[in-house]
Amino acid sequence: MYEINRTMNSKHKPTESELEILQLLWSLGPSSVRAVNDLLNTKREVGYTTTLKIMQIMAKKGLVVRDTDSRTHIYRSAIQEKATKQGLLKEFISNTFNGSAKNLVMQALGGTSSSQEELDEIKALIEKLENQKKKK
Amino acid sequence: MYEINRTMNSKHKPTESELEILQLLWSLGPSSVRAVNDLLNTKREVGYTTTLKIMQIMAKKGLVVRDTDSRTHIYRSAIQEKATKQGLLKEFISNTFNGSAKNLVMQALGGTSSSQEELDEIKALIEKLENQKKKK
DNA sequence: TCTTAATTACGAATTATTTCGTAGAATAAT
DNA sequence: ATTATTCTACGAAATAATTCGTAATTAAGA
Repeated sequence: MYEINRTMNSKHKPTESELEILQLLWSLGPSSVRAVNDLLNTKREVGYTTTLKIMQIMAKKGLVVRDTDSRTHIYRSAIQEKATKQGLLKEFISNTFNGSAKNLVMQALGGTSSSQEELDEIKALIEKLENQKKKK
Repeated sequence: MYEINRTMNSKHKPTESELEILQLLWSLGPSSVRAVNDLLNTKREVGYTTTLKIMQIMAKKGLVVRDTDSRTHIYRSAIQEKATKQGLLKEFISNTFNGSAKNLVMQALGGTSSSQEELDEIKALIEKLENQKKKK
């Protein structure tokens, strides 16, 4: 049996707890509530039924989909990691940095210490973007 | 008369509404509730007493400080724009990008369109960071 | 089999945030 | 001087998010 994906309009922005669970599902792949809860508990204490409840809510919202064939239901993310993060990022930039991605990037680079390798990756991306601009 | 700044431990992270108001105070400077509410209402509808209440709560939390000399109280931010944004950014990176500033930056650059001038600014900052590294 | 453990469903308490109405005081307008 | 407007204070409703307890069911273990 399969429970279907309801309307996943971008209307349903994940809450903090939901995002925490999504991150785990993205890295673990399809998982039981037990597996998610165990992993959560390596970071902070959360009751099993709390995690269960949140995942049930997420299913209703369409953030996850679950396989109910066996007694132990298996959940997986129903939304794309990259697109979701992009959406959250856009909102964050809008709320916190006046909509300016540049300001965010400057603050992020200035405020945290990145390795030379990371800086190189970023430089490479910038070059790529510049080349795209030229072509246009 | 002056109301004093209580403990502004970083314990009090501003909520979304509070951040919205802080942004206005940072750009307007010290302002009355009326001024803040008027500006808020150019974006979305908010009742006057709603804004008042939130600003009163912010004062209690120590996010703003107010001058109550005249009947119309004047509020100003009690926390630094840059440090506050840095804190929010750090938390966001931790929640959404696994703590990796690089991932955030890559996503921000890739997902939004920056002008050549903006890219130049970012490149300049990276260079500066690289020079600092060399000196060390 | 029979007892124990694990799981889902679900209601409800708790906590946080936002929103607004009303009262009372101060000021401004007529 | 009287009325109307503007402001603060404050309680409380509305909404959202989190947390947990309990009951019912299924599966596993003795």
